[in-house]
Amino acid sequence: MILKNQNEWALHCCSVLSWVPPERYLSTKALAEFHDVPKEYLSKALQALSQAGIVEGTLGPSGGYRLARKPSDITFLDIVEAIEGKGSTFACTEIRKNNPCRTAKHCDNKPCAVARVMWEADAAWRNTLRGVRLSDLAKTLKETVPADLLEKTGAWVVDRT
Amino acid sequence: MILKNQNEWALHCCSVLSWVPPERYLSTKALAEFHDVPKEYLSKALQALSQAGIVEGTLGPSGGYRLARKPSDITFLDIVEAIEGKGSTFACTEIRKNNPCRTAKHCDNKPCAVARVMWEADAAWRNTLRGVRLSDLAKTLKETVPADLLEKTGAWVVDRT
DNA sequence: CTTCCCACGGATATAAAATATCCTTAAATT
DNA sequence: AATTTAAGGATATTTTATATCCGTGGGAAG
Repeated sequence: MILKNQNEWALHCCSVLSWVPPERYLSTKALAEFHDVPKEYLSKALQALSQAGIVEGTLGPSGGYRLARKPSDITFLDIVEAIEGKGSTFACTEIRKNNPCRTAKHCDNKPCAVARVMWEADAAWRNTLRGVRLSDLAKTLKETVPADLLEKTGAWVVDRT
Repeated sequence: MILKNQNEWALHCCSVLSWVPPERYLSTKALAEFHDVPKEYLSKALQALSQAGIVEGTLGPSGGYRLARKPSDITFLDIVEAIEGKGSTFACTEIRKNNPCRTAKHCDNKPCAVARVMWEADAAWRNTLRGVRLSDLAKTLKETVPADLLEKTGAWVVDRT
């Protein structure tokens, strides 16, 4: 099991989009060029983000995407679930029902004990992602990325909006 | 991203194997029949568990598998990692290095901030799985599965060893 | 009003991974 | 000697991920 690479793309794109000035947009083309990923495919990820209400797009020249909410209102989970879906990473097929010793009167009032644990782990994963916001990421970047690179990057983005 | 169905199979198989009396074995055939899953493919999962040292197998008639350790010494994580691997569910492709504003002298002393969060979430997932042992599962089953079914199942297993 | 740039979405192609089956080998039991 | 079984290699099938292509229509600018 490995997450789709679109998760990585989407997360980095949202990070970049935090640089976009209010009322302006950054195009898919610019985002694809910035990350050196195929534009058409990246477009699918951005569409998913758009449908999830995380970013909003507009058409025409000077069109593109921008964040639909403040960075402090967007969590990693929002982004990952937009790409990966909200369903659990563990799919219980109710294998326990195949137990040959079961009879018709053995109904299942409780969910499968194995699945419960797996779902709990899934919830722990999601809780961690829910606990980190885009604004937290920006703060971390400010602390770890060289100031000149950060500044140049911001200028690069603004220049393309 | 969805976990392989072999995880479910492996977990349930280990649960069943806790019924096996000392010095005896339960065959792949019996486990496949019990769960109604394809024997040949289940065999691959059991081989993975064997290689991970969670179960041990022996050949010949009356051969099969048994737990290699006490149920209290086997965690959900042990089993899931035997099937799914120990690698993180998030693969960082260092997309940040494609930032066109970067120059040669911009080295990365810190890991990618996005990846760090994703890895943290992965660790939370694993920690939850590490916190549950096969013995805990047995306890839960004792509390939630009808006593007669539990007993019949135990007898079914012992009968096949 | 015309032209161009863009998001959006459908259709399709390709690559990779998961799922599944088949078969051979060698070890243990009877 | 015959049978049962794990182990593991090879291969086939199905599903998912990755990627590309193209048509539509909205919006900006000349």
